[in-house]
Amino acid sequence: MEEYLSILRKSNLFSGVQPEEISAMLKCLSARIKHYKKDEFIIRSGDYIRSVGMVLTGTALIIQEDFWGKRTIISEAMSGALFAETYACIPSIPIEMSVISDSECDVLFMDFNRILNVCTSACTFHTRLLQNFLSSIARRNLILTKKMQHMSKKTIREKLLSYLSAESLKNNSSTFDIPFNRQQLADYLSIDRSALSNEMSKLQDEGILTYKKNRFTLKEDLHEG
Amino acid sequence: MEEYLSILRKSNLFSGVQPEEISAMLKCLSARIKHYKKDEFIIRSGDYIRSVGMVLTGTALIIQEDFWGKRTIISEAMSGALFAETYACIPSIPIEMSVISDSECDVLFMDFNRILNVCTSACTFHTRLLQNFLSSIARRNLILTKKMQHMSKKTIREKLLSYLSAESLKNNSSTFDIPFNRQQLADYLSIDRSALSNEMSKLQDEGILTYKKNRFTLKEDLHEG
DNA sequence: TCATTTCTGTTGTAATTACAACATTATAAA
DNA sequence: TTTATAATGTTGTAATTACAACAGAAATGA
Repeated sequence: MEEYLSILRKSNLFSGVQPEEISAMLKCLSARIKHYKKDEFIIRSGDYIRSVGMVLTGTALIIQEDFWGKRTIISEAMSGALFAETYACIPSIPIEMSVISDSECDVLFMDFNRILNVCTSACTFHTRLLQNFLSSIARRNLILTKKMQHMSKKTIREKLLSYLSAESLKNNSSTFDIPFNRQQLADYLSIDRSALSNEMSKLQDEGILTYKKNRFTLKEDLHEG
Repeated sequence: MEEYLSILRKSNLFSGVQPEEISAMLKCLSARIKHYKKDEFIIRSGDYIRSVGMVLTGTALIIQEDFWGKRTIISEAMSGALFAETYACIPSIPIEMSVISDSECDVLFMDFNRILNVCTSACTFHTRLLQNFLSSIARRNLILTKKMQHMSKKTIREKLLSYLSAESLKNNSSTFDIPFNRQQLADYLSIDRSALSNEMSKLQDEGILTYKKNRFTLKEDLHEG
């Protein structure tokens, strides 16, 4: 267990917890480590989840299989990343995705109930752990909500402006840098890259915005009507 | 405070908490009630959130304003509904939406830190509260993730099949009822209703599925190639 | 520097979609 | 039952989009 302490210290879940406390907390959480070879099931779709998983070493894939058996990779989990934490919070609903090792993996499992039930005195950092756990779920929530707002628009133009508007507000400035290149932005908004570039050109021609590489400026006055 | 107990008892947050415990817990949570007239700000975009809000009476609107000042209604919160709970979990990030009373409203505010820090002995149901709170955030997470998976598909056909496949798997059956009518389904997937109906017809002609009203059947064999 | 690769913009075409308008079928109400 | 109303299906057209193919710009590395 000790050999993984450096990984745990860097993880978001244990952020702000004193290194020497982590070992104590692992006991309190009934933490256990399992080893997987490549291409093993770590979690099977349909399972009822009571533990939160954290990848210590290696890489795991979160995948989903549709009605016709077609697999989609939802995401990748690497060192320090939690998985199945959403389902652990709702033990009555079976998980609808599978987690599979994409390489040899060491995985840490922690009882969700132990995370929830702050132990009396022993581990002083338990509240911090709970806070980190909540924070990580809330952050994902935020990311999803934001993305959804852009994606629910019908045209590329609306999606793009929705995204840029949000970035502008976040930066408190009409000029700002975005963290995506064109292909990444297109993927994020689920649109075609060339169509995105095209629309950007049009918006620039119409004086609605200007851009150069990843730096954008939105124009306040739309000269409507 | 007592007059709202019947509302609190029905709320998801206090689900499973004995009615007589609720009053005690409200004190422990530093709960306070504020009254709003119609069209007042309950929360302003940019605020740093430390309390979770619950609408007791009336209706509140969660709205967002974009770079050009255009307002969008994100959702409606009615009796028993929480709001701002995601941002309460991430006190370092200012909220990016506003909450406005859509009628006269009574609103309950509870300190997030009090929810998090389970008090020693007084309220035995505190863990249950925390569980409910986590569950509500996790559920939203699930709903968003699922919707995102459908919406990230590029064509109406793919979006629809993604949705129907998920419903089928959830029901463990190739025949299942969906909780939407055509217009609601179109709105959910952000597509045009008539285009949706049209695509459904085509899929039925091609033998990929059959449907009658809200009952769908997916066909296992796709006769590909 | 030059060569290579990656990123971005541009264009044309075929496919997909939104939208409107209307037909048909259910559902509710009288 | 009949009538009114809502929900769903159908069709045509204009707008939007994906996709492919390519050109130019920027970044990278020798």
